[in-house]
Amino acid sequence: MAINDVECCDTFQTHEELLKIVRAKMPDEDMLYDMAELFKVFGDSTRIRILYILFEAEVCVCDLAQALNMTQSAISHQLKILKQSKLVKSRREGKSVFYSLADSHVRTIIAQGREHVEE
Amino acid sequence: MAINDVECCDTFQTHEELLKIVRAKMPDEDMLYDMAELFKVFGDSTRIRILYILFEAEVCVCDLAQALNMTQSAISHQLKILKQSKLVKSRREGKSVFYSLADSHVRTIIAQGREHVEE
DNA sequence: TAAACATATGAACAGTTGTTCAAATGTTGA
DNA sequence: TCAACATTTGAACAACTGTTCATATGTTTA
Repeated sequence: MAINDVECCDTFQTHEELLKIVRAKMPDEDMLYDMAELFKVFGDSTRIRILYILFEAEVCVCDLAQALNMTQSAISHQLKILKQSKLVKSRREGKSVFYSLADSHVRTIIAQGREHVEE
Repeated sequence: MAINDVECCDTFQTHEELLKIVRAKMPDEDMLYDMAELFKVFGDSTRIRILYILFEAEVCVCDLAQALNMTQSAISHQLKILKQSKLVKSRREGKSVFYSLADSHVRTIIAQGREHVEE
């Protein structure tokens, strides 16, 4: 009996195989951490709102603040998080900074999440 | 000038159009909240690990605890969250409870998240 | 029924998160 | 250079989250 076949709920004949598969297919710790960090970014309705606006247009910070009826500071903090995750990019034009989507995965992830919730 | 065209960063000629689009396409508050709640569930590496195991097989709680080297209680708490979000389903067989994926969106969302992080 | 096993649950704790407020930075035009 | 505007940043605070520990619930078998 292999080391990892510790007795557990009387199904331990499958443990060795399971553990083998898990070790082979499980992403490494850094990847798992990065994925969790990414999904945390989607886990806030303010940020989802921002993304929905950016689905339609490239907009400046004060436009976002106004459209979402929130302070410019709160929006700016959230944009920083979205930018750090490389979900949005920014471009300065004079006094204003315009934000837009940086990535096509955003739409897919949001769409799948919405589909799941709608069921 | 429409009520919502408040002056803002000298681009207010586009505000009316933007606000119109946003009102039309933005999901309602409940939907946004539910979507954020769903993504929060993906925003924890323990839960992502659990999902990766369930990609491969239907497993019982103690198998998960063993494969992830965590306490049975911690796993059970996380399974409850995954079940509440309808990402996993469970089936009792004697003393054991077996968990499996409940939904095909899970794979897509995880895959897209991983792709984004890998870039 | 009692003992052993598998799982679920509630309280508690440290750690994290989103907003607000005040202040700093960066940009333009007078 | 100065004033006005747009944005960013840091500290602070309440609210939330994941794990642990102790205990409860559910199931099987002796």
